[in-house]
Amino acid sequence: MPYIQDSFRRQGLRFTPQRYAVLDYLRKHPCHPTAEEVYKAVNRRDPRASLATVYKSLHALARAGLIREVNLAGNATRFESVTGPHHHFLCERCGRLEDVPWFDVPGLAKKARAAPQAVRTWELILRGLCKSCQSRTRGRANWEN
Amino acid sequence: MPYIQDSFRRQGLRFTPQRYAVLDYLRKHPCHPTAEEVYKAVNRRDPRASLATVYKSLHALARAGLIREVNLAGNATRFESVTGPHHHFLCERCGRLEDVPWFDVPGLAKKARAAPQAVRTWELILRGLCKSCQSRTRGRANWEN
DNA sequence: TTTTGTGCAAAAGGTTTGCATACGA
DNA sequence: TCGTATGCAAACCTTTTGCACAAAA
Repeated sequence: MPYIQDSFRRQGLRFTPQRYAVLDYLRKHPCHPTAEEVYKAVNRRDPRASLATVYKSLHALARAGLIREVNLAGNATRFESVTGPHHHFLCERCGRLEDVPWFDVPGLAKKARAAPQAVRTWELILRGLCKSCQSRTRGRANWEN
Repeated sequence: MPYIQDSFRRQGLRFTPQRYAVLDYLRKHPCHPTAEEVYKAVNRRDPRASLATVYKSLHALARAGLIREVNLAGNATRFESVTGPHHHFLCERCGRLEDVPWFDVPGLAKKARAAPQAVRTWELILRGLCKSCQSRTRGRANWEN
């Protein structure tokens, strides 16, 4: 995959081990980790990597369009390496964020064109109970995984 | 409007001046204020009102279903008094959050029923440039209301 | 060699909490 | 009266910043 380096260069970004580690982690962990989680993993690999740099790397990668940040709950921002358009499901009990395969919303493109705003993208947010929270209707939040 | 008091009681919540002030402010300002903004307004009316109480009131009201919190950008949570289902538009330049009249997504109810998750609600998030940001394509963010 | 990125520690938001006191039901 | 809500200040969590040093291009 020599493409990554090119994506970096195309954006005038330098290709550093830290940035690569962050991107690599996100690509291998599509579970929408927080900055803290990315930091812990990257730091385990290279103990010199700092939290501030992870944050800066995440922003740099987002600017370059290589990753995306998702901000739906009130707590920490979550990150994902973009794999094309998709929707999101947010579990109201445990906070788990899941991808939902993309499907087009019929008529929305037309509506968007007619709107007073210049709509560039759209996304559907579904909320409810995730699979594992459905079984434990009266339990506490489950934070595993 | 004696209904508000009832809504409170029905949820086992006490009807306090602070809570009423918070709800009232949100009803009269549908521009999705932050907790800080609500606090400033409420505190102007009653200088004894504290920020902590505003936060607690916002949560109490949300639990009671009288208001809703919206969390789309990475910054402060925004609040709105629910006026029925609607979608949201978020300006990518100035951060302005606008309501978009509700319209049903055809076929989604069926998709939701077939999903592994128990989908309870859904909402569309549109992103792009708001009206005033379109005119100033090269300007800074505009924060006037 | 010239930028740009990194690491550290400190600061800056935004939000929550503990506890004594006040107050609604 | 009883139990919940308030106000205050301190704590907390997440994210950003300033600056000297390191390392890509």
